[in-house]
Amino acid sequence: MSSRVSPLSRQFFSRPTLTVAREIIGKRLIKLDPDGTKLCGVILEVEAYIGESDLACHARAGITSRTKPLYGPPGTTYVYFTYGMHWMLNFVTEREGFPAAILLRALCPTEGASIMQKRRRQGFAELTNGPAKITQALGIDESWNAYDVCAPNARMFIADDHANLEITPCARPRVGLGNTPEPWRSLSWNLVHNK
DNA sequence: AGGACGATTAACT
DNA sequence: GTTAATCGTCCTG
Repeated sequence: MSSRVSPLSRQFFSRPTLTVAREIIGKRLIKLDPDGTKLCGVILEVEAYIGESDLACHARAGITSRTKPLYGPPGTTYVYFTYGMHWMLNFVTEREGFPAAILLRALCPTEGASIMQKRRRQGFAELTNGPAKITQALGIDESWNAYDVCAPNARMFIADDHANLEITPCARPRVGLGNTPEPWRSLSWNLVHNK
């Protein structure tokens, strides 16, 4: 019998958002679909959104029907719709009641790339190198909102199987915040796996 | 009730 | 570098 890789713990997500963001780089996102297909990719780029005081964070408007998952337990997904056509995937961090999350911005596909390619109709390099490309390639939409990725039998989770000690992500300002006031616009809360 | 805008992407010039 | 696509959310009145 093959044993299932265990999901990253809720404790992992419960720490400060920038710590979670740094340490999740290089780990594998796994999605198991009902038909048995397995999609997997190494996380290469994430972005932090931290609290109601962060004017780039959706929680700046407080708790609403949209932002409710941000206030949920760490390890909850926050999947939202934007630009009238794109889905974005986040993982909630810090303590329940404090709205913070990391946005997935880039992956390197390691399993199921052919399935992703059918959905995206692009070459390998362009398959998951953007936040909305990831959700399209993995088939993630509102039905994955407020999903618990720490549940023992979760169908989507981060694999707890890479020590990740040698990776020092590179930090830059977050992407796409053209209208966000300073200082939030320029905070280096985007983390990229260097190399 | 109406309008601006968005944690984007692909397809242009 | 610029722009259309496309619609839910939030802010204004």
